Amino acid sequence: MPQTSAPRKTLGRPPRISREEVVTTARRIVDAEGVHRLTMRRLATEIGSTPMALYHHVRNKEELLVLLLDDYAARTLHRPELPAQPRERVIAAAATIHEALAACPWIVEVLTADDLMATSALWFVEQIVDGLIECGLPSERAVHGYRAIWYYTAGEIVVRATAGRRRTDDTRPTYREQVFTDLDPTELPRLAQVADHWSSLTAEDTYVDGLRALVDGLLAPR
Amino acid sequence: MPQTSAPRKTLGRPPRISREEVVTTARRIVDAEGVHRLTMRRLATEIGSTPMALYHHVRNKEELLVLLLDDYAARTLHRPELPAQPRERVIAAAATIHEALAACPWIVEVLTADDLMATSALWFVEQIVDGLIECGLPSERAVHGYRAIWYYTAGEIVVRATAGRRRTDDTRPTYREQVFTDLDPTELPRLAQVADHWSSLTAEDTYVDGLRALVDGLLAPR
DNA sequence: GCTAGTTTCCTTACATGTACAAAAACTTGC
DNA sequence: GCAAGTTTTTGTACATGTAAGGAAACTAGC
Repeated sequence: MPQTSAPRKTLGRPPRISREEVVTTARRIVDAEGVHRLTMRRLATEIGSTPMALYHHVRNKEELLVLLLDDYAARTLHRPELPAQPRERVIAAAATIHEALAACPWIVEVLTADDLMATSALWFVEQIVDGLIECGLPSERAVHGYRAIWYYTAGEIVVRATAGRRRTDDTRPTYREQVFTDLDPTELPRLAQVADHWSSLTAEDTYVDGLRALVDGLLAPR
Repeated sequence: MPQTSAPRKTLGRPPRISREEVVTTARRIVDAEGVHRLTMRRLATEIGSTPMALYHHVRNKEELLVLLLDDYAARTLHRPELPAQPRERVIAAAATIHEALAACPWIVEVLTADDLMATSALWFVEQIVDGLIECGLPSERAVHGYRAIWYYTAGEIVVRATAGRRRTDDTRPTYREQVFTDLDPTELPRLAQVADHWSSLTAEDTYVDGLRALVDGLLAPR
């Protein structure tokens, strides 16, 4: 008995699993036990298949993670009320994306995508580009501005997340930390001056401040 | 016969390899054949030892890469003449770091460090923090400013590099690319408007423009 | 029904990072 | 010289992503 009552039209062996099923199951594993528990084998047995079968629905694990990111975005990235003033709209849109991504630690391994091209995130990109244009930028500079915002945003998340991961992995001080403790005040006076507060200063969340500065700078007359 | 003529003072079995030797050999492999050829086994045989012996001199492969990055920085990051004007000095220092890192594609896997704390790079950090302070920022805001610059810089390199890698890996279009080709112009008018030029626009190198905007914004009166 | 073609799936195999435990090569105190 | 302690090295073992090739389950044409 065929899968459906209607006669099949597609050629070849009928699939027993779908890309959607793969992504959904992967999501369940990640949500329940964290991304480090998501292995291709685990996913395969969970889905009642074999590891290599997955590779017919997903190019590789990295693509699977990208799909998970899009899935996550589609579920959690709801369009908020944005300010009418275009500059504030740019900032609010970027901050919303940032907030959603920052709340989702496993994203880091994917964030290095060249853009946030999930369909559900495109609306935010639109808002940012549109806001920049309404503020007077020509469209090419608006696109460049969006990219700068994206670099800044992705960089912030990736840097913070991996720094945190390195810290929890091991308690021994990195030699980098050591480097910072014995500074030569005559050679590097400013750093020596702030050395004591460095770690607390870098622990602060200043994403929005930096974002605001960047947008201000992008919009300032040349 | 002991290693040196002088009597040894250290306890335990004398080491046959050193961290320095590990890093140097790793560098040779990376320089000659690329980072993807650097495996712990390969490195071990090259050095005349066993894989697990390396782990007494290096915490794991990630730390080895960090060490490679510092080594690279120490060799190639020479202090240039910087402009006297503090704002331009900030930009020049950041651009110099960026240039060095961008020329070194394998760096990507490490860049997610929370800072660029190589001893040889600290001078650049000093220049940036000092420039921001000389422009009138209080020291805490200068540190935050440096971090924003670092986020932006690291993000740019990581995003660009992985985007490039994905592209060369496979010729098939990503589904992300597909997403961008069929846009609804009524829903996302700005994106539809620039869709044709998107890839060429994002291919342009606008790092310094964005950096300048960010610094301008950081220094603008609140 | 039979053959060819197509798509999906499974089996096997390999390279890699690294955990774990034991052995090896030392120093120190007796 | 010997026992205890310390550090480095080695051998073995496992989990992981995924390449390669073939088997399985279909449709289309005869």
